[in-house]
Amino acid sequence: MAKRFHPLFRPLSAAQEARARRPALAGQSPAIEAIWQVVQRVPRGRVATYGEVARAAGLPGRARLTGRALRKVPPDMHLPWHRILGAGGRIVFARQSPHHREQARLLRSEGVPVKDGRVPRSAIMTAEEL
DNA sequence: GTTGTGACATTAT
DNA sequence: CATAATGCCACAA
Repeated sequence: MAKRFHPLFRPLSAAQEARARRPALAGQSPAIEAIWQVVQRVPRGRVATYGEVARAAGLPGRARLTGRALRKVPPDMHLPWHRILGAGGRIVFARQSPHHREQARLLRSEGVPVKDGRVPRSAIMTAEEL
């Protein structure tokens, strides 16, 4: 017996189906998921830069995508977003912003000194270590 | 389709 | 130290 469809029915593309079937917590794209995985393995007491995270995820030159990926992290995912900094170990958020203060607070709570919105180079991980 | 923007980086000046 | 130019590309308007 052939299936019957409503006149307004339109089949979903493969991508749409995959997205619909997957729980909301899963990544929206392979690239985003790869980035999340890298971020997840930055240990307490250390940090990584947007660029290095991208590189370690197999996405050289895509630092901005790391930013996008972090912006999309569901709060209940418990990803150490605060361990990701701008080039040279600089907190990217504006000095007075709540985000900036929160990130600095979290880092210090893990033993990473933050002075003048920056962390020591010794705390920064390279793509190799990731 | 085009344009502007952005949790960025690198290189040059 | 600072600023600008350029590359990058997802996303929204």
